[in-house]
Amino acid sequence: MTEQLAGGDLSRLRQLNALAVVHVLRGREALTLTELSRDTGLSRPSTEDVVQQLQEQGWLEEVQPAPGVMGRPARRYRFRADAGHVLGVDIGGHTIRVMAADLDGQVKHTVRTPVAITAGRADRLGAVDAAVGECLAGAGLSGADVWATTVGTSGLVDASGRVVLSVAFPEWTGVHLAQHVGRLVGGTVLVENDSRLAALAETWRGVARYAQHVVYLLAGLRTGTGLIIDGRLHRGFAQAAGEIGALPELGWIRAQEHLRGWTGAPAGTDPDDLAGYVFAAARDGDRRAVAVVRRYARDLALGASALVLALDPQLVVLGGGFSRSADVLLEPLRREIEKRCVRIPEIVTSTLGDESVALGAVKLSLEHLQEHLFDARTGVAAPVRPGR
Amino acid sequence: MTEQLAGGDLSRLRQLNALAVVHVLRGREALTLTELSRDTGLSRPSTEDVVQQLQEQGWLEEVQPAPGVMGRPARRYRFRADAGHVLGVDIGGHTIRVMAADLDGQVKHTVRTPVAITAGRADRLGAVDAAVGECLAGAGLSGADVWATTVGTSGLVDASGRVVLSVAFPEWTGVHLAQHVGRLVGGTVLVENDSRLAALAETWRGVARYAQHVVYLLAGLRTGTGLIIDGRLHRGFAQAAGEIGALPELGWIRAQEHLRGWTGAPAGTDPDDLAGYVFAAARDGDRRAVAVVRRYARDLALGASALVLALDPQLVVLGGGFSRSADVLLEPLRREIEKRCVRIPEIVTSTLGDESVALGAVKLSLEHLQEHLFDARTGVAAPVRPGR
DNA sequence: GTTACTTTTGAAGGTCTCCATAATTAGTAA
DNA sequence: TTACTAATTATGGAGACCTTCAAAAGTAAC
Repeated sequence: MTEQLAGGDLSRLRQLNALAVVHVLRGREALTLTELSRDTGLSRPSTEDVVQQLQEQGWLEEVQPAPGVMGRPARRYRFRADAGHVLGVDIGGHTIRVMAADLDGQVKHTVRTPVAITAGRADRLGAVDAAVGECLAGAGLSGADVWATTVGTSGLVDASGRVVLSVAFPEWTGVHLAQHVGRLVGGTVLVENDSRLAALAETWRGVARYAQHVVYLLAGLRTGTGLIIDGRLHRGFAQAAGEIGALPELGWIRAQEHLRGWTGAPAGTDPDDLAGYVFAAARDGDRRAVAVVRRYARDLALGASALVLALDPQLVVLGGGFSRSADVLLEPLRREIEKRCVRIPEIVTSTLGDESVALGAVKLSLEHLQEHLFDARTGVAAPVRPGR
Repeated sequence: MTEQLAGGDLSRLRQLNALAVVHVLRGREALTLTELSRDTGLSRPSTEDVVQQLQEQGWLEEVQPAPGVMGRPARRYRFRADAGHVLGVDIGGHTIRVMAADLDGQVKHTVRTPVAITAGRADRLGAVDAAVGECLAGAGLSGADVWATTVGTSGLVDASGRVVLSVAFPEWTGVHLAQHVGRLVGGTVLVENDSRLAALAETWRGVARYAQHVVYLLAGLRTGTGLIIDGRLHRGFAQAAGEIGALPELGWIRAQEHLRGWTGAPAGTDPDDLAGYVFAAARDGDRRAVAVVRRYARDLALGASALVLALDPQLVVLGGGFSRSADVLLEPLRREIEKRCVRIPEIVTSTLGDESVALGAVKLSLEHLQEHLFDARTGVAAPVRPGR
């Protein structure tokens, strides 16, 4: 059933038209009233009315008229993307990354802080606090200027923003991230699984930009997924969607072991770093390494095929740390998926690299604002930080 | 990104308010203007205006005022659900079923025609024609009174309404069902996979009524799925979603064989009827039969677990022919799913029986009309059969 | 049977938002 | 300085909504 509009009085019409103007103007250069009138379908006088109101509210700003044109110079207006800001936080194993962006999604400042993989709960949270503070300062913002924040972390997260289960970092289980980060910034704080955020980033600014149905594979020391269905992030009923790796028959549990068994690396190499040596050897044509990669790809493809068969996505995106070795990994993966699936989706490599989680966090923050600030039900209010 | 409203002039406001009135009135008893005014949030005079317009258009009808109340008797209006009708067609292996329903989804007439499992393409299509004709006649309708029709069939169907691939009936592949049925009725003809329609029916009038995420299992001579995600039927990019049975590792291919191997049935029993004997024997406590059912449940649970882990539904619905034996099948299935999944959804049995596909077809027809007739973008026009 | 009470109906007046059209203004180009 | 161009400003009108109040049509009480 489609979401039903509530109807309403005349002020509602103004709301809708204001929304139309904002929608046309967002993410674009400044426009004249005539252009706005054309793009919104409103008459010129009405457009002027709406624009004036939005300007008084603080959403729009007049900019210098464009010189050198025939006729009377037209006033131009732009959306004040800097009326509010959002934060995206990526809490990874080795790195904490914080991005500040304006309402158009323009990233204003990025902070990248290394953190020991062995760091405990308190140290890691302390590093997050420091990185957030540094990013705010770098962007010239205070915590009160932030309208929404999303935190990405590995593991299962509940709706309240608490880490319910973290396999990679047992000490992480139970951390109430929303509450913790909420001490530092205003507005809502969302917490989301990192694979999902990476998937979201790919649909926003990555290779999946025009796809409505996407399976994102996080291939790295952990294997994870993010599912985009109907253009929206799919979380499931209890935020547990995408955990297909838990099924032993689908190979993701043993996939790593193929790489771990590699003996061609210098003695004393951290098991976590072995993968790089395997991919490098395969790239150089080492037949044993190629075979190992093939076995890894086969197991990765098992789970991926299950997702592809279940969801029939337009696109499969290979991301995560191993996607840097897509030159040797993508082809075997593609072949194995093609063997098993009824309809073969495109299979491509992520281009966003290790910024994808933070970018996805920014995007999720923006989507949250979009729903609460520029929604057809509520219309647009004056630009102030929305409540929690 | 939320679908953006276009804004517009005052007539648009009237559209929205008319829509609000229709929305309040649909599927309910007749209401007075005062009640409508309260439920829509409109003022009394405006409500009266809107109602009068809708009445002139033919959407609303005045009914006798309710007697015996204090004060001046209020006029009452009801939605004219009989302004248009939809059809739901289920083309099964043994049975063709056609339902005619009004705009409220009230089923007006049902026709059930047996057809030989061996019937060829022409015979089967002929039986469909006859059943549709009979159903129309029984409901007192002509083909021109039908505003939308949905046809359910096994196999993969493309967007134009052609059967792309039918494993169960090879002769069925290539049939252009939308075109064929379109000769008999007006309005749009949709064609959809039967498992998906059964799933839709469960969310409409079955056990999944209040769930947004549902995995429907069609367990019978074939094994299939229908996925409801975010309250909507999930088809995938190329209508190929839910084909998880194609992955050998997930057991659905071999699941049937456990039942086929049963030797406790009378000699000469059709292999297709064996299942009933197995379930009956298990019900009577036959230990070999119980073991066979357990093995079948285990393989069914493999594919089901993959779907549950991938999507994290609120609910798993067991439907299809074997759901009649849920008393012996459901518990083993539940146990096997619980072994494998991170979060366990409710697992329940379908209650709609063999009407589910036709009911789902009716529902899909209604949803199609909902989008085209009562949409926030288009508003409500006078009640006439929409074009193709 | 009349009167009082209750609730709906119908009408009037006002406000808001939109539109179309015409007159005015501020630039560029000759 | 004059012509041209295109945006701005002003005016009048229509549609849809609201609030308020008197009239109408019933039931309940006497």
